[in-house]
Amino acid sequence: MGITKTESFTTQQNELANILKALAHPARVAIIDYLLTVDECICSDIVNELPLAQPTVSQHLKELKNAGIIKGSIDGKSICYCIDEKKIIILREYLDAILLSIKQTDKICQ
Amino acid sequence: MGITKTESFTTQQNELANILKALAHPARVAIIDYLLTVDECICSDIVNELPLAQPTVSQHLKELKNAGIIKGSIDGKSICYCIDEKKIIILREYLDAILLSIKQTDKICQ
DNA sequence: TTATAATATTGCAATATTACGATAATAAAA
DNA sequence: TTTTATTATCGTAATATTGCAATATTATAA
Repeated sequence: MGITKTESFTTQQNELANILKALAHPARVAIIDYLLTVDECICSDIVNELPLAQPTVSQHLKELKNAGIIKGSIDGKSICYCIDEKKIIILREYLDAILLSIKQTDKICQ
Repeated sequence: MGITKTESFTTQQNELANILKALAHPARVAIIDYLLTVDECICSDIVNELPLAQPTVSQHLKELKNAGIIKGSIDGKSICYCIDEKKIIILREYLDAILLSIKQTDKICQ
């Protein structure tokens, strides 16, 4: 019926999928990339940087924030966003576990 | 208009988003998890393992395969799927780069 | 050849995502 | 208070995703 069967999967599987989904858009990858290039916790010249309208950028930022990948703090009339590494670490640990598990079993499939 | 502006982003950003998108569903995370628990390159008792209909599982497998995250080889009348680590490694390297970059600049934003 | 088993594809309904114009909300500056 | 700058929200159109029944395909087995 088009609705993800969230209840059929484990909490961990859903959490990982949420983190992955938040990052799974080129605009959001671009936002992360941009946040890494600026020395200071820059606000939204992200809008100037990306070829997207302000509401679109705002929506992408909201999704990243909801997923806990970035955090924002109010700074005068602008908002200072930066990456929150916790979820990135969770994701990296998952990938590490996958790679370790593959190494150990060393499948020959194909 | 609802269509992702792929051409507005770099090849790398789009590639990363594609890998992330392929993994960004609890059913597909569950498939990966299952593939890791079976010693051999198991085929599709994935259908028996997951609470999803066979066509749905088949579609998820197709997406994982298209993204290069799993590979499948024909084995009689069944198909043997297993994880292809290349894309996982690309993803981990990206996360490493993010974490390294955060460490270096050490932002105070918050 | 005719089952049978394992996967894939098609078609469709339900829902989610993406993008943006218009507009609202918030807060400093004049 | 009025302006201005920054960000968020609403509404909506276009498109994508999810899930499955029905059916097709493929390949072994009988």
